[in-house]
Amino acid sequence: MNIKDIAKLANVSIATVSRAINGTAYVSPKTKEKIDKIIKENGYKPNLLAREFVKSKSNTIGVMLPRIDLATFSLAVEGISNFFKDKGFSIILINTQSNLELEDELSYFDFLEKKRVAGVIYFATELTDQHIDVLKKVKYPVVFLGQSNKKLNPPCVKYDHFNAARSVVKYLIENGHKRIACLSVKYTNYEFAKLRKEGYISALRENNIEIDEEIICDGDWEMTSTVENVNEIMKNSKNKPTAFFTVSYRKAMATIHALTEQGYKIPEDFSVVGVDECEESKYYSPSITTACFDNYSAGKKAAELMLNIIENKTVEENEILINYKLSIRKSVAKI
Amino acid sequence: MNIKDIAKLANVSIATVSRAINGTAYVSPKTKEKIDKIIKENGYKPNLLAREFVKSKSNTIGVMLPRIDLATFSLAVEGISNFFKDKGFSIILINTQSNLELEDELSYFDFLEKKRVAGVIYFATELTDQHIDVLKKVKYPVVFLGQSNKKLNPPCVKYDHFNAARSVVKYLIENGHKRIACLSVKYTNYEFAKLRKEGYISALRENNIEIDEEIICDGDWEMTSTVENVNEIMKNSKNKPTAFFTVSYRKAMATIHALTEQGYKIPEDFSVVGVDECEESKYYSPSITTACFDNYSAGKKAAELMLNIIENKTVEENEILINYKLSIRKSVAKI
DNA sequence: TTTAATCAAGAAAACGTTTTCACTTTTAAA
DNA sequence: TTTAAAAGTGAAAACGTTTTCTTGATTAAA
Repeated sequence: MNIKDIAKLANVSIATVSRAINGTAYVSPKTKEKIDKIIKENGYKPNLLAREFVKSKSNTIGVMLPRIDLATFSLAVEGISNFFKDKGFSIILINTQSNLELEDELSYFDFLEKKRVAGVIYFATELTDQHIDVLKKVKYPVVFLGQSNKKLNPPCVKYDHFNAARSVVKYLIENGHKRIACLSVKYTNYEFAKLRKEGYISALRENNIEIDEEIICDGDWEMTSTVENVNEIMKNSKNKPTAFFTVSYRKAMATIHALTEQGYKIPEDFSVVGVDECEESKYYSPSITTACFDNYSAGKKAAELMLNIIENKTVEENEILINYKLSIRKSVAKI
Repeated sequence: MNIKDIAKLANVSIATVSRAINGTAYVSPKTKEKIDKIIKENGYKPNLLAREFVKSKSNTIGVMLPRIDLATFSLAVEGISNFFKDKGFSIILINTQSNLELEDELSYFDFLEKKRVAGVIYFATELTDQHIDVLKKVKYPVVFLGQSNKKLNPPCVKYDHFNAARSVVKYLIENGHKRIACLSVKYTNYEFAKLRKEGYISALRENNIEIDEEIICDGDWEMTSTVENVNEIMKNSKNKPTAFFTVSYRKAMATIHALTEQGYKIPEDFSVVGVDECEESKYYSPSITTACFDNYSAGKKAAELMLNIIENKTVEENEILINYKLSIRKSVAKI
């Protein structure tokens, strides 16, 4: 059952059927009605593959991210997909799984081009020069989510990592803490972690607090290793911290977990804060004080930006900054 | 730049170029080499839209679920997308957002048919008769994930909700608990919750423990309301529970949170268990004892099943059961 | 009225592939 | 050597739409 069959049944040309379906040109009400009826009766479903082919665009948005099973990413995807829901776009999900070979990740950009996607929302993590080369040549618009890139200067939605971290560390300081450990991450291409750590350092500097490598640990993103990192700091530091700043919500949880396992009470014995959050960090015990981002609306804004670009609207602002919000909860005590 | 241009440059017919690209028929090594070179030099990218159109199939798998921002779903998607990664399929994500009007959800099935997807992995939640009518008529294979359906008897990957719940409640009983509250969910079409609650009831019955509605609450899935539910039980029940069984990992967290807020210590004052888990429940304080499922491999198995069906291999087992694993952690105390 | 604009509809081209059919050349078997 | 099979290639059809170019009919303006 295709458009030809419908045309035959309705005694009109396929052009008319097409126009009736798409409303792209004048079709008399009578004819339209007749066609609609026949379409309904026969359960005709236009072949989107054919339509996309002839129009040479797929009304598909590629969403590329390292993995979907972390709240930061899945919330953003939720925002993206909800935005596009009633706009006639569908989203194709590309899970690059950060640990993949570089070449593999790059080949996805090719793949998406072959698919003639309308655009790609890219949750970049480690951007190499090769990435940049490929991204320069790509035929579809790319909206960066999470971080920007100076060489590329792409349209992007980025987070105010620096000030988020700075503010939550300042909050610790306001509560009397001077000895603040830092659980960060060793990947320096990862703007996420780098800027957050810089925020921590800045807050200490502003308050004339010594930066002590003894209580700073650059690990990885995982909770298991974070637990180990915390234990090491607790074991090895001569001068123990009174508070822990962590670079992510998962690290914050792992830190509280590690300390609780050792028999400490949070926040009575140690204060712990993080950056970013997930729903679970609100319902942790204790609930976790954090400088958080609205990942859902970050995704939504990236989607909006994408649509504006696709539709060639003048894009007033090419770069959208997501502000942090300091969520004061119960993992910090005055000292 | 299309296949015609390449053919011209290589002085061969487009048919030969096509065959060289796809390896679908004999092409002399010499010609192939020449064509490959020209393709590379000109950065030619075959138009997948055209290819999919002419073959009338899209090598796309639809993944339909209520929302992506819950670990249960996002882990499954991770499993699905990792499985298909090197199989030449891409996945299109449909977020039905459970609260959507029914009609909207059903229209997605239509949409996916128009898109000529190779198949759909469907994380069903509330299956109405209308759903079943639509699913009967659909032109692509559907693999159910999470729950099956008796009227449809589709290929599916389902969880052993009943025994998971039963075993974790039995574990409470073995630890001396007799007065066990139940935090469940009121949606009876939702096999997830219904079977888990039945597991709870069965465990109590087997041990001749009275089922007391006073400490059973059918709420919704949200953490906020769960906190309220716990508070109500604590306030209204004459005979207080010593332990809480909850129907999900989020409810377990919310329960511990609520009780801790009231000044109780877990597990010293109350024991709490759940069904299913996310990474965070391992690193909660205390870490949460639960009967959990491997959602990642559930997704992967659904994807495998899908591929088997698509490739018309004989499918030995149409129905795959995901077993629970009792993860004993620290949220339960002997009494 | 005449004229121009608008409405309505059809014929046919175009989109970029894959695939069928046909044909020639090469290779292997008899 | 003859014959059959396999290797290698091209021409052209096919896929199901949208869209361009027509043409004719109707309506509105002059």
